[in-house]
Amino acid sequence: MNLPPLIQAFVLHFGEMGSRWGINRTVGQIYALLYVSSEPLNAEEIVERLGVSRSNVSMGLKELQAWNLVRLQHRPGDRRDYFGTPDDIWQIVRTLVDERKKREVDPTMTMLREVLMQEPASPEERHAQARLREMHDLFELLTGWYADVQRLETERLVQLLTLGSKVQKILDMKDRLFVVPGSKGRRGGKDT
Amino acid sequence: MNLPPLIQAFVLHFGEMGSRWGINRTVGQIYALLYVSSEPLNAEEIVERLGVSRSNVSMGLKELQAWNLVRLQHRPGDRRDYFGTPDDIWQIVRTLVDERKKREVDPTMTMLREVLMQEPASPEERHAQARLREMHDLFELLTGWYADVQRLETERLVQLLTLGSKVQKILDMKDRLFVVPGSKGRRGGKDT
DNA sequence: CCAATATTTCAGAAAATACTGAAACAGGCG
DNA sequence: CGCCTGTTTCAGTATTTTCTGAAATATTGG
Repeated sequence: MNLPPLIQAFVLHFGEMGSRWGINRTVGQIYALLYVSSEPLNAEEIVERLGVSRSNVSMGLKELQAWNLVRLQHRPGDRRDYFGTPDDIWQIVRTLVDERKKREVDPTMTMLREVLMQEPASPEERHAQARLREMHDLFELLTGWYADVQRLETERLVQLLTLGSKVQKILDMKDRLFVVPGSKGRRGGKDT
Repeated sequence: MNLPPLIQAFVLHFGEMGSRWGINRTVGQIYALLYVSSEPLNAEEIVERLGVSRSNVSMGLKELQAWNLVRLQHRPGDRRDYFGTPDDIWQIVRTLVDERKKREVDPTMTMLREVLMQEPASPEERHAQARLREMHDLFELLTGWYADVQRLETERLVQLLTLGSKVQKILDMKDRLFVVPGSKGRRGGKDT
């Protein structure tokens, strides 16, 4: 591996973390390297810097392309592919979450729905279904929230995240303002 | 594997998903099984139902205990350990996120801070640091939000998630009500 | 303390995953 | 076309991870 120490530390750590999240080490390292590079890199440059085989880099890049995480560029008079990451880190996060949802959450929801359709053949299965229903509803809530939030412009999203649970206080305030005192507070209904 | 079809489908899927998230298949299967079981199970029962070795189950359970994801119980006149999951699925999610944060996010933040302290020895390193700063700030924002939200009671959290980006509309409304018209809208400052 | 039962540890086997070099493939250009 | 440059594929190898059975280590009741 042939990198300035600071960059190497990051690349190694990121590769390590990747493998804890089911992403192969080399893929993690390639992405870390692209992320910190000021210029897009071609495959050969990645090989030199990481010290892995050409074919390994090729497969890693293919994987990253399948995840929509890299931008491919070309230089005039050079027919090699140059790879970079989106400039906006939020874009990276959004893509990452989208793809993971598509690959893991959506199939899980499908499986849960199928299993919930079946007629339970025993009290044991009945109980299991109740549990799976809870999981299904939780996933639905989370993915619904995510779909909603994903549509926000980044600036607004950052505002929301910065507020954190303080939003709660504002909601309370809204309730106090608009709900008849003494009636049960209601939230989540149709607003506009 | 010796399970009712409905439960087996779930257990297999969950084991598969686990391995995509860096959790070993057997551990995923054990947890899925405990999750849908109405009664806590002892190690031997897990062995029978999943058809894996006793020692594998022992290691899996140890792992799950290290993650704080299982509840250990005892039956009177029986000195075997019985394992179950928390009844509240939200509790499971909270624990899961907490532990992953502790194991993966926190060390990453430490690494990022260390690397950001170093003096860049080249323009290349300077650029890398700027990128790492972006990542650091993003992680800080997300973990700050999470810490905030983690403190909410589940009921309130569900309210918030149900609202999704509609919160945004309420914030706008608040701005219109409380900010002098014509001035620049401000958000995220100290409220209350 | 001993016997009986339950659990954990651990070295080696098995399986899964990642990595490599060589060969095949692609496409642009004279 | 035929060559050059660059990319991908793939079978075999290496590495890592998971799993097992046997032995070691608790723990409890008598």
